[in-house]
Amino acid sequence: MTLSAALSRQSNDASFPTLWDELHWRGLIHVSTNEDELRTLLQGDPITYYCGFDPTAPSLHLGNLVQLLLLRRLQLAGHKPLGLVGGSTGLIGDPKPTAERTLNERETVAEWVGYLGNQISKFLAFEGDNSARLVNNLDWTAPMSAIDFLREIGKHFRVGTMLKKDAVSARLNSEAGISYTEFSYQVLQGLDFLELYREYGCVLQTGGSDQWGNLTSGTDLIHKVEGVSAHAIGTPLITNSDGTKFGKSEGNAVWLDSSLTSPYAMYQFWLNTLDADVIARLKVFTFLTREEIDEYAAKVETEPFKREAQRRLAWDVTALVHGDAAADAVVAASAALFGNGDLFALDAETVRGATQELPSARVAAGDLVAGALVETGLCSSLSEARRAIAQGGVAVNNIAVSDEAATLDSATLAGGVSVLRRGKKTLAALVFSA
RNA sequence: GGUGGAUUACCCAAGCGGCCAAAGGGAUCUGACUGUAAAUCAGCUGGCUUCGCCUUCGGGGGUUCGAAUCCCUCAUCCACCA
Repeated sequence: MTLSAALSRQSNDASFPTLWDELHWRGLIHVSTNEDELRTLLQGDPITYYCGFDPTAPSLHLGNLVQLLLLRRLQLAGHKPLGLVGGSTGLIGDPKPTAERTLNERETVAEWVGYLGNQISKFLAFEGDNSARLVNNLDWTAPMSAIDFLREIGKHFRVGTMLKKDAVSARLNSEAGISYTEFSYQVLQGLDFLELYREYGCVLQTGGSDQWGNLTSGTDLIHKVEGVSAHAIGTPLITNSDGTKFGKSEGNAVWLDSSLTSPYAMYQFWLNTLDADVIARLKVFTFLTREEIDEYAAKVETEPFKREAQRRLAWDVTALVHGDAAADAVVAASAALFGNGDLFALDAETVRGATQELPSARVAAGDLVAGALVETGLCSSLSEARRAIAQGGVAVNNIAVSDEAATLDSATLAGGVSVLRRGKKTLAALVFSA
């Protein structure tokens, strides 16, 4: 397997005395086991470490990308990553703070395990002395009997300790309560870490800080059973400075799978990063050096309207996830669609390239504009579409539509396509059939 | 096992027989300003064949001319008692 362009460009910043210092500077460490020991451990001989991803959806999302990039940074420092997909833990479900999860079908979970494995592989190097390895926790939990599990693993867990974990106590204090199934989740994750320690000498687990209880469940178990101090790093929850949730675009998660979130949508998501957040995002989501990021920070201060930091962030992450060519294509599309120029002046090739990136629908002259809004997914119902038009937020080829009963005319852009716009930045392509 | 309380739209939360498609707040969305920002201000926010009609107030059944509001029952959660 050869490295992708994005992967081969990556490196850690040599200006930091240690990797640990760089991780701190990037804001990737929220909690951890003993800091001094970790710093030393990471500077020493290569270690094996892991991070798990549960198949709760057919794709990973931006929150998972933080973990993938942390795995990669550690790999670049010479350590050996294990990417774990939760074939078994995905069948159980870790306790969400608010409510019990609905169990997914076994077949569905198995399918998602495959998708996630493929995605994880794109972000790690599978060559060289410290090549990555994919593991599935179903491989060691499926053969284990309930009796073995309770005798060999369960005996090491005290219920008092388990009840004190935030994830569990939050649920016990909520009206939702918690099932025995989800209560057991931390034991399964602890078992994973122990298994990976025994099989691969894995001594470090990374994860989101909301997983801290599950991470320490593993370090505690290894300490009890093997008498060894294993480590854990919890990354911070990424938050937006305006209080909204990070990683949501129009209420939906931003997925790494291009069929769920298009490269264009991915690029637009990052381009719209707040000034107040963009530097922190560059630190976490790109491999730019401290020096380069400092330069962007200065530009955000002096000429924020140019949004150079946002552009760089958007290109880098889009290229990382979807490849350089896709990133270049969506930059061109964005320039065409948001440029100040007349859309009608664009040549057919440019129009085709730009509109290809957008959600689209097949229409005919005479169709209702409101209907087209629904067809393209820009509005979820005709009522909402009419409302959008009434509010003056809809335009076809940048010509405002003011009548709720307006129909599409045949004046398309070059190439027989029209651009439907809702609000300032939600676009779709209308493909006219003869 | 017993008694009492709760369950309302995306979330929180009023309503307690007609004036309820359901107050208020949050969030989303749209407009103005702008940098495809943020903050701020304003407006919208169940659906549809939209001066009207249809489906919603945990599920099901009933009383009534008429129910989110009353009764029965089931489910879930909370509290106290055993």
